[in-house]
Amino acid sequence: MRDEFWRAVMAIETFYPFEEVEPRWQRAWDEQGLWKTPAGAARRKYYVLEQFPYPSGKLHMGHVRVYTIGDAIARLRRMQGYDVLHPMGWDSFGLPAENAAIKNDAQPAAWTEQCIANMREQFHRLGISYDWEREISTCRDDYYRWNQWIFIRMWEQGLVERRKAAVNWCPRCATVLANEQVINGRCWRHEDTEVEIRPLEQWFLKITDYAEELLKDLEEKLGAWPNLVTAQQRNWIGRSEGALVKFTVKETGEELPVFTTRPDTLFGVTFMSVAAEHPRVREWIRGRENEREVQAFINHVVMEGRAARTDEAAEKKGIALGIHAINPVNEREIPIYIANFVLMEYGTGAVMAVPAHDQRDFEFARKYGIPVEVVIQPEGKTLDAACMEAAYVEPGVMTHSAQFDGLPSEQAKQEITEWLARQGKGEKTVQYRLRDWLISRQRFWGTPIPFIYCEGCGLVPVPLEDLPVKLPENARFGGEGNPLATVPEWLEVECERCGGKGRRETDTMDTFFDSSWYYLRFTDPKNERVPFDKAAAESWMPVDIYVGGKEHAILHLLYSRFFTKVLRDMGLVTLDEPFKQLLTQGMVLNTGTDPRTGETKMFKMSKSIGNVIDPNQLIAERGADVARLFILFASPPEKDLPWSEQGVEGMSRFVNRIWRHAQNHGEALRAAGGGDVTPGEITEEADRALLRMIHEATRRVTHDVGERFQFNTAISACMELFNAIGDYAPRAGDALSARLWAMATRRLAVLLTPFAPHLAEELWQRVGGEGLVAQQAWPSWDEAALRVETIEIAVQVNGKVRGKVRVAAEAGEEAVRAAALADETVQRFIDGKTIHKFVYVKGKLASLVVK
RNA sequence: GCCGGAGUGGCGGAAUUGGCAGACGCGCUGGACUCAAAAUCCAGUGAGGGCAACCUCAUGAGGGUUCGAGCCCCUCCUCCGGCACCA
Repeated sequence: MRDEFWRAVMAIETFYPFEEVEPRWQRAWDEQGLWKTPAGAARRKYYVLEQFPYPSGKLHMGHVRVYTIGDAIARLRRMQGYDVLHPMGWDSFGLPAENAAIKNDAQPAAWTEQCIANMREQFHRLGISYDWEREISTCRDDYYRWNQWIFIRMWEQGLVERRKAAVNWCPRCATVLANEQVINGRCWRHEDTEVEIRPLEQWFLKITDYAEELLKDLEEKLGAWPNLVTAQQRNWIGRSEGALVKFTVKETGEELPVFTTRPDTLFGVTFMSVAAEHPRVREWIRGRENEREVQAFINHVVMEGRAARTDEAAEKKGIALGIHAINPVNEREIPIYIANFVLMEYGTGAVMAVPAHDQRDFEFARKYGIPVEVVIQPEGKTLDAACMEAAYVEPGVMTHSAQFDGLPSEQAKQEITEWLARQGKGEKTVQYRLRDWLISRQRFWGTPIPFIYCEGCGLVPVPLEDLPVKLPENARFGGEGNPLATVPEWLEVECERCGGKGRRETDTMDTFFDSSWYYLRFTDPKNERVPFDKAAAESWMPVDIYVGGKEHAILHLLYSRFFTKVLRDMGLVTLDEPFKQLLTQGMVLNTGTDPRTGETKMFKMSKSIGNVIDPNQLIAERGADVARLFILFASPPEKDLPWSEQGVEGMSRFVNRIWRHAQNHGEALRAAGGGDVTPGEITEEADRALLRMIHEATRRVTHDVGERFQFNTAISACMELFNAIGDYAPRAGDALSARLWAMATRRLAVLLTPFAPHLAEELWQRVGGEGLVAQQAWPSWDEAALRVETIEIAVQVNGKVRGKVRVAAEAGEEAVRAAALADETVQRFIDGKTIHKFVYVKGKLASLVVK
């Protein structure tokens, strides 16, 4: 009993009671409405946004990392006097809710709302400063009605197309996927599931209309984005310049255009290859003796599937069709083949083949005994087609190319293209790899596509004033097909136009549609008239800093850029790019053992490896501030974060030490009174050093967080300040000394606020700070306090540091030189030598060159 | 193959962008307190040499520019991420 009592006393004294402290300050912030978005328009604005989560019901460490980063920035900016918009919401449509509904025989809406409530509570426990009055959730009809509104407006602008195409189908998701959602031929959500290609009629958004601008603005407007992301987008858009060349099919006389980036090799074309899916093939082989054989080959290629066909080392296979194309530059007849590597989706689905100067064509030609003809010679060498072992793909000098002989090939590209254009046999064109965004999904839990199939008038958009088309609340899950089709009273409607019988579209939108404009909705989240008010959007946009994972480098970030441009062209906003600066944080890793390979090392936290740390447990055991501090301190935000139990432990120690300082000295510090010490008041060297540390830490935290987003070094600066406070011995009876000590402690509280907001409040209060530390103005630093009277200068002799001299801070070059030459160690190295050169870098070092 | 990163102590990482490499933290070693342990506090901690003042080596490898290079240039190696038969 007695032991327990003392243990309890010890615990109170020694350990920071975060369980009591943290909720108390969270309540204080809430009660005072500290995170409400200011309405004023005159001051500087700052929009901090973190990618909103799918509400799985549970935060994981990756979430904690992004949201802590965003919160640190938001808190700093508020204290710096910005009007800060820092909202949060839920990307709440999507498959997990639907799967849960199937499993539990429930409705996805209720399940989702429960998850949201859980997660909101966890955000709260972390002390993240969101304005919850602006919360949005994409699965609520006050949000998704605007998806439908935007979709119909896009339709009116000709940006929506319903068309039949060979599309990606994930059998596990039981829905089609966008191109961007297929990774190496597999579903982005199901690594082990190969995507099938199915010819289906689907809804597309014409993102390709914006390909050029999306590419151009990467260079011109997104300088503050990581290279990694802009490079990936550039790659994905895949612009290539070339020429469209009109070949003719000899047997039918029809025109057969090809796209090539190498018009300079046009005289070396020895065959043509077309895609197995090429629409003309069936016609060409009809009735020919090889019809069956070719058809069998086509079936074989198509059956192989996209993944196998586009695999790196897949064998090049083809079959001659027995018909011919005529080369427009020299009227030569060349055989047409089907080749398995030719894709129907790129270019025209037909390729002019130049084996001498294209590696694929080379391999293909060698395999099928097709001639190889050199038309470009490398500088100073002569290629012999008969003994070539690989295609020559570099530039060179034109040969066997009629009037173009002798030209450099780069120049010939131009001239041949121009010649073709004059002859009406071709033109300059640009091709993109980017394809239109397939946006329809055969799923229930998404935004219904607001269209009606009328027996009389065909496809009819739902009138804007009839929106939203709400999801029914009584769909049956678990059966075949889309649950939307199980609700007849929802499905069957009267056509607005003719009053005839109509049926609703049962496809819903890709959830990436929802997240493509949510950042705009946050600027005006409750608007019932339009998606967002233009003035509201303009007052907050662009997002000043967007924090999120790089896994969305292409998907979400490309779609959002596209939407911004579309909404701009509709006149809803005047803005070219939504996200001014992008901060892509790394993954959270922990040691674990791969159950498959038996390998033990750092892995991304995952259930299958069993190395997950649960944030709830961490917060319960150590408190939110320790979690926040450790995450920010362990590595810079864009790098992966290796979890370390000992690192967390160390951070707990830091927090406890601060707490003990407040406990042990709180009374003395409060008694010392407020009022900052100015450099002019200082007489003691120790005081000057502490004051310098105060200002130095202020400068570093301001710079590291505010400009570099390097939280690890900012926290280091706080630790150094605290170490200095600990080393400082206030002189008994010396008021200035006491005041300085108190100032240092209060400053520490202020500087810690962005990272450890609860601890900072507690410290602030205990050392007699007034009001809430979260509401303090961010301090500036005084250059005068940073100044020192004497400085140590390193003296180099022939590039090596040989001595150190102490000189007055303002000492001129001559004085430093004299001091340097007088140094004993330096003298040893210059003795008997002549000084050739003397360099003085002010305040840093002196360098002597001797011989 | 192409594009983008990164290689610094036993570990995570610093280095104000060409100026004293290793801040801060973890770990480790020694000491204080304790009957003891934990916690806490103090000191030390890149490697090698020296009693010491000091010296030598050291930022993936090799060259270069410079009074001076972790940082700039060239060649190469390794690792991570993305794209990959795109005509």
